[in-house]
Amino acid sequence: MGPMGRTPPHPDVSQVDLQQVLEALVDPVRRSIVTQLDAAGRDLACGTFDIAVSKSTATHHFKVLREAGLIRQYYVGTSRMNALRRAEMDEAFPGLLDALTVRRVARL
Amino acid sequence: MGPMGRTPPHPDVSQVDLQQVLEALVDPVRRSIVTQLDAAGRDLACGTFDIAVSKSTATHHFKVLREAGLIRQYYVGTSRMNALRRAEMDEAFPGLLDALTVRRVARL
DNA sequence: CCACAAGTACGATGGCTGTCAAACTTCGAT
DNA sequence: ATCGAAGTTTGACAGCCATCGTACTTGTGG
Repeated sequence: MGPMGRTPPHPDVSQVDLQQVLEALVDPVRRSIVTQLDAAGRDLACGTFDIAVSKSTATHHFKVLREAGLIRQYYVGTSRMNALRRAEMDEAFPGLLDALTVRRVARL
Repeated sequence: MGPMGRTPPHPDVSQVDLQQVLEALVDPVRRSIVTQLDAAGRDLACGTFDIAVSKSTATHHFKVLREAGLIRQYYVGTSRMNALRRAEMDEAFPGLLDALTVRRVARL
């Protein structure tokens, strides 16, 4: 197979609808992933997130986020990096991530 | 029983968290109800909404919205009126309803 | 009083989905 | 060439929830 064998498919933001984005963000674990990415301000490997689920479950959550157009994934060695597609999401769904990324009060 | 026997309980916005609001708004039928209320700009009876579910299912959806603090319900005769709690929601979750109520204009 | 209209309450059900363990793959380092 | 680290894949399972029909309640108008 070619060198792109491990690069997963990413949807164009225009192919994603609000329903799919909301279904992705309604899960607390996934919303936490997005929040951590946003707070970090840089790409993060799957294993570096603070989430209380098994690895296989984490894989599932990252997949849902990727298919909803919220993150972009790419490999660096054995690590899978995750990038928040902030600008694209902001353009497609203005204000949504702003309203959901908990810049909110001290604690939720 | 007293005259308030048919008045359902309404939570204070401070008692509702983002998770509950999102769970309410992730359902297309419920989001449509909120959108229709927002577009109408006035209170609407349950039966006047354009939703493709049975009456009992509709009752369920209105209950979820009410318990999430999104709408206020009161009786007028046999009709149950629904009011969008826009201002309170905007204060508790700034930008959220703006991002979800499909005012979605064709941006170029 | 009676019939109807508007909702509510109550199961029952079917599908979806978040969860995990186990086995596997891929890459880097020893 | 081997071992471990990092994720993926698969299959199974449990709990939730949107849905419906039926029966019931409440108010209004004739």
